[in-house]
Amino acid sequence: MLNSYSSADKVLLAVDCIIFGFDNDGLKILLIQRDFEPEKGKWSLIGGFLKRDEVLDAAATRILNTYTGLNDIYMEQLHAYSEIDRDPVERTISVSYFALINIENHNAELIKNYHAEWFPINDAPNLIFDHNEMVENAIKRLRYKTSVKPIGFELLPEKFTMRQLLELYEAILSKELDKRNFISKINSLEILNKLDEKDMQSSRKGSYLYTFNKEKYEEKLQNNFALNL
Amino acid sequence: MLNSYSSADKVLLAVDCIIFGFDNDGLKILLIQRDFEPEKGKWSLIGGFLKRDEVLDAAATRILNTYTGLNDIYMEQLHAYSEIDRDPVERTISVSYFALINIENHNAELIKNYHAEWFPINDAPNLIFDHNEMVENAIKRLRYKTSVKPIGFELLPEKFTMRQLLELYEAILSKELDKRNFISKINSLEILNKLDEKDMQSSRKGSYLYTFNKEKYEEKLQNNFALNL
DNA sequence: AATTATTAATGTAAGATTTACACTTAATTA
DNA sequence: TAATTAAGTGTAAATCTTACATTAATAATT
Repeated sequence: MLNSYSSADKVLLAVDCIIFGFDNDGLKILLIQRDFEPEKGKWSLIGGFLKRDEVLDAAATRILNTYTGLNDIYMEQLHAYSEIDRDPVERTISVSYFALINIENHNAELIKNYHAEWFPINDAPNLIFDHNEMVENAIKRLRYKTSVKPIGFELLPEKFTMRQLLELYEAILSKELDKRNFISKINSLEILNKLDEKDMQSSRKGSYLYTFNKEKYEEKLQNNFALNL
Repeated sequence: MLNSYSSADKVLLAVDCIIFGFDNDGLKILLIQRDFEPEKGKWSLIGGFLKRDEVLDAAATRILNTYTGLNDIYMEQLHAYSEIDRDPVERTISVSYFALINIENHNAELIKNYHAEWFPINDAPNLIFDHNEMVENAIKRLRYKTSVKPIGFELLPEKFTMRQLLELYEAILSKELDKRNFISKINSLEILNKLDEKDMQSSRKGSYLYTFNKEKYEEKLQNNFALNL
């Protein structure tokens, strides 16, 4: 029995993660300042190499965990980038992943030690290699996914207000949404629990907090809802 | 300056193509009977290995051309598959591509020589490795893409009737569509040219032939139309 | 030559969804 | 207690989607 396809060329496989977060200032991505050549000192996506006995999803998870300390994060494979000289050191094909994290949960110290930093998606530095393109494509995918599955919730804290949810969707879609219409569309999905508790930070009146109801969501998902915002 | 990431592991990168075609019998995929071990004699997607100085898109194009003789074909990268033992011979990561071809144009002899064959998507043999999964995902993507861009035209001959177009969409979406509603939705896109010529094969009355108008399509595409069938 | 058979072509009304829009409420602060 | 601030709420018009049936054109048959 054959044990190698001997004539074929082998290549390096990298994984680069587009990590989205959301806070009061809007939608952000986590970038890292490279501390090795080439392009040392420049900003880059967080990435690493695939190991011999590792599946791509596992590599993405490992890399995310290394730099943020987080586990159980929503991640999705996006695209394989293969331009010949995309990495000047050595032929490297990179598979991009996007991750959605609750910006409050990550390990701030870890990030700092790695010279990583959050940047607003509309005000991020220029990135090395083809990473700008990777980010652009990730934003497109995030927009699309948002209209098909309520993955936006991954970006919010456990308890959130309608306003936060609205602002998140506005940031993702980068357009203004009508408050009343938004609320009734979200409510019609029946995947939120309205709590008896109010958030008093944002206003005098206070606004009700909600949680995301995973069970109801899973139930609904069979029937494939679309969210037309 | 560094010239290798020496500690990282290298892997084989394959490309597998899900090639869709359409004729009077419906939507089909092109499969090949493997003539080498492992799994010799079993059915498989058409694939090959990425070469050292080749971009993934080029590899997909090369592979498609080798087996069908076709050039200038609509292809799109889908997903990277990386299960450790997906190929029992050697660790191989495979990137899947889907292609849409006009089934009448391909080189029938070439296909025959390679022991390739068209199968209806609902009546295809079991495939090697993870190729069944690849096909399933490709069908999902084809369905989605169809609702967003009129890529279905790639599958039709240059001149086609409304009935053919309807049947193509029915095959892709695997549901019945209302003829009158379908026609008015397609017409509202304003991307077809109605010819003065009729196809007399299908009926006594004859049905008008249409061509796809690329310029009008490109024009419209800016405004991102959705086709809700 | 007339009749029959076959598929193509065409429009409308009802129902569903989406959009646009403004006032009242609750609580804090001055 | 008056003023301020953001929260919370409903409806009517417009648009889009759906369901549905008859006539038209031609070839084949008698």
